[in-house]
Amino acid sequence: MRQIKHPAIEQVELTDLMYALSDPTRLEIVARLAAAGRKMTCGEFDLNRPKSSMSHHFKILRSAGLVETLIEGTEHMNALRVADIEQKFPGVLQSVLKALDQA
Amino acid sequence: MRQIKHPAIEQVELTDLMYALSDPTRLEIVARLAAAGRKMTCGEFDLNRPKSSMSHHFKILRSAGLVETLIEGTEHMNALRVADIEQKFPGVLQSVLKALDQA
DNA sequence: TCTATTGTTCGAATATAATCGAACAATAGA
DNA sequence: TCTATTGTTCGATTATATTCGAACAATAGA
Repeated sequence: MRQIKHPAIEQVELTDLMYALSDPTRLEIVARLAAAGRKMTCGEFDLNRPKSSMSHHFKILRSAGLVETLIEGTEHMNALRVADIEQKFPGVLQSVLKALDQA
Repeated sequence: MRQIKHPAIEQVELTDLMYALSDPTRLEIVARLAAAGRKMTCGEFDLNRPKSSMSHHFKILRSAGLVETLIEGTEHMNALRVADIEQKFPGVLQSVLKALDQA
């Protein structure tokens, strides 16, 4: 079963993380993943964007180390790499999620 | 004495903040301001960039609510709006600064 | 093997950002 | 008033990002 490659958390730069989080669509994806607390397929987000656009944003989230995508059958299951990000950038993701919550 | 206008912290969006912090030059400016713990002139940073480029980055830092610029004579004194950002986005700037520290 | 489902990749168009020299503005001080 | 200092603004160039339709790839299930 083919799987997508992800960066090791050590090689993720802070600028990559900030950049990934600077787009409203991607922030929304991150917020929903966090709120759901489970793996979600790309299709589940329903953000009124064509799939090529969604795929683009997921690619950037993956390259920033924020999202891990596991292929299960024809579906791509996406999960936040909460522990990895927390280890590499303690507090950053948590506080961003908190800010998203009350927005 | 003319002064530069800054956004009220309430109207700063999280995406603005993330975007401002996604550029290496701007992160460096923020890191130095935090490390210095005092107001600094644009010229003090000495990042080997023309002043028009530096001015551009400061403009973005200001629009993100991160930096406050006070004009004193011919100098523009820049300070991090630590308290404002902390109030609006608790923990975000602190954790980013911590991540910058050990990088 | 054929088809439907789920995403990715490609390519092109549009939009946004970074960069930097040159001109400009405000002020301090001679 | 003249000059030096400090940044900003302007304008043009180059580089990156976003967007989306269309074509493609992998898999499940009939």
